[in-house]
Amino acid sequence: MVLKLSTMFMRTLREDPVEAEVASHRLLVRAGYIRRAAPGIYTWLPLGLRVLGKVEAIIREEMNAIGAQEVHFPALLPREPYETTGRWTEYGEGLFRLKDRKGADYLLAPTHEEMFTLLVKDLYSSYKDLPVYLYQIQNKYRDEARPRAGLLRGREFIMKDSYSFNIDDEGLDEAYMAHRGAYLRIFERLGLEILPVFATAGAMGGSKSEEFLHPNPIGEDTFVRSAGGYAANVEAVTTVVPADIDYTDAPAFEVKDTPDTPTIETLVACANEVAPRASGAWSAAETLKNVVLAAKLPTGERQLVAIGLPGDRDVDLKRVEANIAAHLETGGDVQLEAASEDDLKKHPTLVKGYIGPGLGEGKAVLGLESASKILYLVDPRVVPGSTWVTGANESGKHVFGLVAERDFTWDGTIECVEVHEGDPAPDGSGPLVTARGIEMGHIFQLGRKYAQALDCKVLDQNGKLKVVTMGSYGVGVTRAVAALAESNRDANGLIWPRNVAPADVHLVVTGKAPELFEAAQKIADELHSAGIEVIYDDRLKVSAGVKFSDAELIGVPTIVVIGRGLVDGLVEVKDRATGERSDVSVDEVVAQLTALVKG
RNA sequence: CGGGCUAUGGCGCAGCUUGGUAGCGCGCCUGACUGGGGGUCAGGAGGCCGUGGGUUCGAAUCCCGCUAGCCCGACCA
Repeated sequence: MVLKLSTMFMRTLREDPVEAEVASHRLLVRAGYIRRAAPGIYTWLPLGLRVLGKVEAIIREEMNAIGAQEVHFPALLPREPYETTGRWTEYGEGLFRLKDRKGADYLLAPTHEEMFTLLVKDLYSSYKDLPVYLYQIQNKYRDEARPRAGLLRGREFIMKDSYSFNIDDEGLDEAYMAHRGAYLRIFERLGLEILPVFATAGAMGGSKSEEFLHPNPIGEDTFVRSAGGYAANVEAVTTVVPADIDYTDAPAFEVKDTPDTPTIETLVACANEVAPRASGAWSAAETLKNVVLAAKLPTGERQLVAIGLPGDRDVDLKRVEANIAAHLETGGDVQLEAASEDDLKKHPTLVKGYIGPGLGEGKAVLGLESASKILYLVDPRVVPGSTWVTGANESGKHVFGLVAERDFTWDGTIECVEVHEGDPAPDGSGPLVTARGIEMGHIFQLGRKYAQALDCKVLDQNGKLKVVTMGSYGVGVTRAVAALAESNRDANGLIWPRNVAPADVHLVVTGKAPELFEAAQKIADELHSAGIEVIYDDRLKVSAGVKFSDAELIGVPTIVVIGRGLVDGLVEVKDRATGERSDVSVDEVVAQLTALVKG
């Protein structure tokens, strides 16, 4: 069907909608693709729906190509499965909850791990049934505290989520790699630049995880990359660990008075006064800062954790949260915050501003060996033999020349400090630079967490029940439309890549002579017969300027103008992206456009 | 959840300081002209000024409460 603008249900806006800050949001509203229905919730107009459909079609094709099968779950789900996995409460306020007339609890699904797991448990019971990959393209609901940027972070959004079910870890690896490949092909076909970055599996408890980021300054994810090709989410960056240092000849430590030095800045200034040295001024990097955090455990308890790090760095709470589970007996999902005054009061050995690991053997104040039994984790830069200026656990005093391992010990190392530009990449591929990205997809190996919780087991070759292992893989579909709009536009409007454009050709007729409209209609019909999708601006009393502006705003890749050249048998073909235009004979235009679109 | 801002025809805004019968641009309708870059002229339709209370002879305007929205931050497979 030829889409006629005279009757298409849409309206372009001359002015920017005031609520839209980011370009993709502004343009999608202005060009008549979407309308806001409520904060973070959008209505799709015919034009938008066409783009959305094309994105979905590409995703379907690539998912089907790796043998995944499409299913469709309800978005409205009962409480029970989410209660079983603990997510009914864990999800907190982010979950849309509602009650039916009997008072039973329901939710609008934020994601569907539970339902997929239960479905496989329901239908399958043997290792012979595996592997199986299932997916759906479906609405998700999350009551975001602050939806933003139009489609980029909505409260209702469309996600393609798939799940793999395997009998063993080798199978899971295979499923993971199959999805990884499919994702790279999907984004390639969408025309979206994508960088797979290492991510933390975090509380999901898997062994491997990657995010597919679309580099863009409005993105909400910070990642780092090196010239040599390393890329990782900041939470997943690993520190380049210096070699251990031989400390057999290191001088003994010395406690010095450093009055009024509760901060690293004041300490460094004071050190240069009370302990000047020939080899140069003291720097913050030589001090050992000890930060006390409070961890809220899954059990509800509050446990103090001390983190030792070079004084020129700050703690990155997200990185600590991502890495701390391994150091806690309880494991699991942990939330961290700075320790309160009350927390510190319970441990009189900790003197705020002058906290140190302790002065030599038997005098530890941090770590499980200490009197206060506070878990003490250090940044990987704190290697055996490294020498530090740090708190002496006494107000107004610091210790100089405290040697790691000789004078103090710790319970473990943890990635905990903010990653700085210029830090070396862990694979030696050069210094890191930070950048922002939009998370377009995320794949991870879930392992057995959900299968275990929901008792999804099959019989193995030996007739024994075995918990299946799972992977989970998501693509943000509505977000992909937003990212495409964000990255394909100019001052005049959108510029869709051909694969996702709402049509192949935007036909504009200028003037008012009936012959012009007849010729345009004929070309539109012929293009349509040739399998080319056409938007035809057949509006009678609309000026040429308005039609040109609308065509550029809507952003179909090829614009054809039928107007004053027709008397010479010519029409104009314009490339939306480059602005290049050429006159083409009326008789050849259909063939030429067919070659352009299909070729 | 903290901070900032806003709420007046479909959209974008002015009016509020200093209270007195609601205005502009765009869009929409009618007609004429125009017809390759958001054109011109004339005529028109459309508003409980977010909501509740207060002050006042009189409130879009002043005072108090509430609600909603936007932006920044916190949070967010």
